[in-house]
Amino acid sequence: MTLDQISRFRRLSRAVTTQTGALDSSFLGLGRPLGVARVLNAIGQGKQDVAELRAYLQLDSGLMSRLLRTLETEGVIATKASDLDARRRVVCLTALGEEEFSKYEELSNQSALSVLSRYSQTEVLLEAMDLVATVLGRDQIEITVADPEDPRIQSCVQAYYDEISEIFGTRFDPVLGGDPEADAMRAPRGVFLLAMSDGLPIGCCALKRQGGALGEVKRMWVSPAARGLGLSKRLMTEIETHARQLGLTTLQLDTNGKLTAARRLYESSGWREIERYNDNPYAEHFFEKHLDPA
Amino acid sequence: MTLDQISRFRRLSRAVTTQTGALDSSFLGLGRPLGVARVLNAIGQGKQDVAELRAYLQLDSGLMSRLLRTLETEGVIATKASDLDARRRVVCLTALGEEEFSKYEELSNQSALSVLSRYSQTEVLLEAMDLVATVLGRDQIEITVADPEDPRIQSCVQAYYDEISEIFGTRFDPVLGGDPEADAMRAPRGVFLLAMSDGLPIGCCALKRQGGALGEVKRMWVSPAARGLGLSKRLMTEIETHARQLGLTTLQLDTNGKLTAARRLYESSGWREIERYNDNPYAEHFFEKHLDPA
DNA sequence: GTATTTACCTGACTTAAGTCAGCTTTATGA
DNA sequence: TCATAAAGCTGACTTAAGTCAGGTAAATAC
Repeated sequence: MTLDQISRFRRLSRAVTTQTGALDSSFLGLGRPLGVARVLNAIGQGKQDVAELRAYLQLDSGLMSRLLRTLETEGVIATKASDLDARRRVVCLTALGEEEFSKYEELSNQSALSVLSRYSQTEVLLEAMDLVATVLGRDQIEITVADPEDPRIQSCVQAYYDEISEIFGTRFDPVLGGDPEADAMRAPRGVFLLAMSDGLPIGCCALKRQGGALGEVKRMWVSPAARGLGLSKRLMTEIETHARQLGLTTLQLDTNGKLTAARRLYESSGWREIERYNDNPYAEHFFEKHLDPA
Repeated sequence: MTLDQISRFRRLSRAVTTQTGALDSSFLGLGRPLGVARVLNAIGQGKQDVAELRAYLQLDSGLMSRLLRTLETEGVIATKASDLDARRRVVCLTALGEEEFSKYEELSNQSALSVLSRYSQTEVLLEAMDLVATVLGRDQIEITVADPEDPRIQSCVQAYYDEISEIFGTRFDPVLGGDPEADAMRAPRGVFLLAMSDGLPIGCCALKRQGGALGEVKRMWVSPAARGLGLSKRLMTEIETHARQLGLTTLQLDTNGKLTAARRLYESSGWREIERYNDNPYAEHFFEKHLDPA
């Protein structure tokens, strides 16, 4: 390779600024200055609180106020005082505003499609984009508690099954693998953690109480796009915090010899290998960790 | 996957605009407004002609003039009338300008490094970035004639050898594969084409005269980052043009059964399979194409 | 040689964006 | 209860960016 790493990185910046610079200026096509358009779009994307908007767009309080006034007199947004704190204001789109917002959405979609459509290996490209976006947005990764039946959790779990099936060469059967029923992985019996990076589900991890002070960690999965960012470690740490809150003192988990990265993680974070404790045919290694009560 | 293709694409735009927006505003740290800084950087990157600068930065003639005046009074650039056309002006950095420019370079490198350094699978990330940048900059791909010993050609050829070695599971031996010596692939006996995308070598293709009006196509390679963009077809078309200019009427090439994409390309673009014409142990299929003289 | 075009420059202007001090209203803590 | 802080608004300002109509000098066309 004749280009060094930094040059390759900066090559991406150039490509995207050229491209998204065009995207930004396409926003001018609807007659609003960019600042006003940005505010309208942020509101359309669900930001409601004025303070939240200001932080997100990094705008001065006075400027923000004026931009909101512009949109208000145009009739695309409506503001009212917050119920909880009458000093704060909440903003929402009017019917007209929804309409205007959808025009911007359409523009963005068009420009995305125009790039995607002229490239034949779409999935390869999208996976590369997922990876780049996730690494760049690394600081925005959010871990939250979600319901086991949340579609975002489901998509992670499905990806987990697919991956295991691929590694083992046979269809992974979740029942054989000891799939805990959903109830076991939501409060009060357990918890299911979901990691999101700007709308994309990139990882999950579940905890179920086994009885008494014993818990089991299940469904630990991190998307290929998010590997190498220390996400599994973060998920593990959070799961342990939840375990302590549930009053658990011992955690167990099983894993396979082929998942070497996972095993290294467990070994380096206080888990020790123990005897087989279940009859999961996919598992070859069993680990245990004692938790200090909070 | 809960996100559709367009959302995944737009996720990248957001990530990079946030990131490179930060990059842009980091340029403000040196005290110059962004417009002036952009002009300085474009000059540092080798743009010399005022008209070229204006087209590249998409600036109005008057505004451009004023920005240049600002930089000139600051002492970082010098302008003079062009030797060929005294109406035109050429710009260059002064010693002070070089110094200032290198500060911006340093800033860009720092911000690139700060992202790269906190991610463990650097090569995977860079390959994803190569792909994304190449697809976005698809319209900027340039095919030029290069010397067989040009380091950019060498890096392509090395990648070609590595890939073939991987596919065949053994070390590919270029001598067994009938590597034509460099002289055979430069004028007047042949040609070596190089495809570049914003500084990154992404493909090559060589032509050597076999004697009389017979030529052979060798070293056709396209980087994984550029597959699916129709680059191999473009390379093939250009090689045929060069072949005609060299007075060749028949082209031959050999390929392996494992390179199915290559074979499909040949079959769909006027090549027909022929008998083995050499003793290259890596080759299993042989093709020929007759050219209509120009 | 003269008319036209081209490349760049200058001055006068508009708009967008951002800053800052001070204001009102509401919440909060001693 | 009263001082203080917080959230948002308004007015006055600055700077950056961009537009446009001329203007000059050089090149090119007729």
